[in-house]
Amino acid sequence: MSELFSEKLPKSFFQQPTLDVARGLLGKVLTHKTAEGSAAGRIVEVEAYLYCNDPACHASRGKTARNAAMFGPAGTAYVYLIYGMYYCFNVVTGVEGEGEAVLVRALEPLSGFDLMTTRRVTDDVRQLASGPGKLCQALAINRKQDGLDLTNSPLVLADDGYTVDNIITATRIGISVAADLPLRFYVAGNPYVSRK
DNA sequence: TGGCAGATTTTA
DNA sequence: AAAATCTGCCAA
Repeated sequence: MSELFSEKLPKSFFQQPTLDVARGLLGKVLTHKTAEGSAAGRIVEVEAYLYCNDPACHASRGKTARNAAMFGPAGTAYVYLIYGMYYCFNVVTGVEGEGEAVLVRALEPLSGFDLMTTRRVTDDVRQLASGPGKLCQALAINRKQDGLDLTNSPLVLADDGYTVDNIITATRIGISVAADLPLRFYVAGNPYVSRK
């Protein structure tokens, strides 16, 4: 239905200032097409990681093998392994070489429920993608997707016409430095957000 | 319901 | 040793 009018987000979307991309990604649809099939969800929670005065940003300590994708052009995927167990999916934003990004923290499942429940080993829709590690499991995102061009790959972001009316701004989760910065954004009242 | 340990890679 | 996490187990 509305998917008929779904449009892939263009390069120019990602080239906006990072905070605009972060808020703009709320309500957009993330789809991953694999050999097993396709799974998709609507983005309901994100966090911004900035170039200036943000020691929590992985790029702030320079380029390494892990975070190299962050220094690529806006619209690149940055996927890293956290705590030796889970993956986190980011969209690279800002000026190429500076290393800003938006962490996608939660999705409202839209399609590919069978795939997602199998990958997540749960039938609870609320548990499928309501966290950064969970959504990577549900969509089968891992280091193989690191560095992909999100405007030209099986991992796509699209606008299906859905609009978000109320965005809550909060502090980021799971960090101990720059923990007071208001760089987390989520859809008010959405049950798939990782935390209120 | 809330707190904590465990899993395990990357980096400092 | 701590990290942009999640889960299961334990005690109240």
